[in-house]
Amino acid sequence: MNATVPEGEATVPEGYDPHAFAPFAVTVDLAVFTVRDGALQVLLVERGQEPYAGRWALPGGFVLPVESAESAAWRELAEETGISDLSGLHLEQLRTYSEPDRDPRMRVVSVAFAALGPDLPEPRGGGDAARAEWRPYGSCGALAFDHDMILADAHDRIGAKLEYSCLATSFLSAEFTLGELQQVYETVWGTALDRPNFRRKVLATPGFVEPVPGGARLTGGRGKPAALYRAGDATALHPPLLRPALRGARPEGRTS
Amino acid sequence: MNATVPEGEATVPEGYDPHAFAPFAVTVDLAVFTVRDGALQVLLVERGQEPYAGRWALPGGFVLPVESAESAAWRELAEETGISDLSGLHLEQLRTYSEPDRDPRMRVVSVAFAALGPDLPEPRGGGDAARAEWRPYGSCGALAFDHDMILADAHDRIGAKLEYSCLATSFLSAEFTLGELQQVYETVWGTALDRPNFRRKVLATPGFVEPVPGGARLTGGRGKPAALYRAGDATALHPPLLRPALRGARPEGRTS
DNA sequence: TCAAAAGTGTTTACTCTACACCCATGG
DNA sequence: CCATGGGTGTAGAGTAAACACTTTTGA
Repeated sequence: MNATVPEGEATVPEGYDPHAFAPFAVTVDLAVFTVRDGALQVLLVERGQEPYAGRWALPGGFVLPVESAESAAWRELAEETGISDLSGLHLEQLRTYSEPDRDPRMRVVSVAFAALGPDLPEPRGGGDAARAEWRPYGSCGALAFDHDMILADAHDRIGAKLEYSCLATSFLSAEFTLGELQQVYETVWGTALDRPNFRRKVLATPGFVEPVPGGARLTGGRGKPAALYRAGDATALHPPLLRPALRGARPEGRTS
Repeated sequence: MNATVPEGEATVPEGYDPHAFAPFAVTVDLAVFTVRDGALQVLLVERGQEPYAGRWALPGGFVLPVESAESAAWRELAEETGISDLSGLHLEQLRTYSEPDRDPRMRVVSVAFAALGPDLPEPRGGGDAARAEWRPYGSCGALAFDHDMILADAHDRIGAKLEYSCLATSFLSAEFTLGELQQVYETVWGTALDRPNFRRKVLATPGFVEPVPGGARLTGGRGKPAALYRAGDATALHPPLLRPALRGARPEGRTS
């Protein structure tokens, strides 16, 4: 980084006083997804101040001087959702948005993250004046700043990662049925999958899921009780679980 | 982002004077790859100043107040390589590195990029005092700052993207043979591929490559003259071209 | 006894792999 | 005429899609 700045040029000078030449604020923005009521939902907050007062936005906040962007993301996530135990949650860096005019007030560079969690509770508002809510993905157009783009990028990334990683289990609680796992795929991708083939594929991938010992089953549903599984220790999916509709034409994500 | 900072908490205050609360410098770091002499090479610069004086580092520099990280990356790329025509070059954001202590002098957040180009000329040093050179990947351990990690992440990403994108043509000049394309895969992945099968796979993917009109062939080699191809208009590869060695066990990249 | 959801089996088509083989050129 | 790299053909294994079918529960 940094000290490779050409010395002979009139760029930013090398120095040790940050306030003299660092007109950047660094923030994190979070696209937090969950599956509730069979729909993909996103955590949004309502802005209480200008600019974009009254508009929905992604949760986020400033990176503090002593923490990394990752730490800031985890901290904000805890604050915004009000959940103390974030252990089952998946958080990953998406990309950084740095257009000079993305915030009308000042130069803000934002590191965006995508997060996934099992059916999370109603957010408690995080001490923030404005509301925080789960909103169905797709029903929340015209977000503040460039958050529409961030949210779309995050959705692209999640959908793509379901194909070749075991990420889907992050949407579910510790024990789940294969039907629930299939619903995650169908919800995120917006396509129907063949149940027998889905089942075979998942079970054929070592380490994707493992049966709960004792042959536990989920009772209470309308049909035959389903066997319960946990997430295995695998992280990647080989071969990948490709989206049926996309065979032959996958759209290129902005980030990846 | 940003304005979702909880008002009641003692975090960074909301305000309009950047210098009052933005102790961040933002830089870009570039992992520039090329294939020369049948080997994967990386552009490195030698640092002339402390810290890490005399050590090799990735090229990069400060993001200026009026430009995005992407613009800064393109600008630095032009400066460091000394090439005026960067049109055939591929540049993509990798991820952002923001550990508080990654630069001993001050708080520096760096947006890392991966770049690929056809056999590029010797760098001219870019007006920088220190040297700039192509170095074989793998023979350049112990870089300055966290650049070892950035370089490894970039290599992981490139290797993974070759599987499911048409990225490989970015390593080649406008017209190339299928043998050269195969060499790119073999060089980056470090594995041998079956020529007949590679050929079929590439030609079976619509838009990956298209023959140069007129049936042009590359003469001068030792064997049969090879047909010339150009990059097509496709951007994704379906189905993917999987690494032979990895079937069944793909390591998880840090970023993706 | 019917609907709904879980779970199994089977057929067919396709794709991938490995390897054998021919072609054109330079030395 | 032989080494070298380009290019084609093909048999068998493996994989995936489609769909018929059985099982077990709640209403």
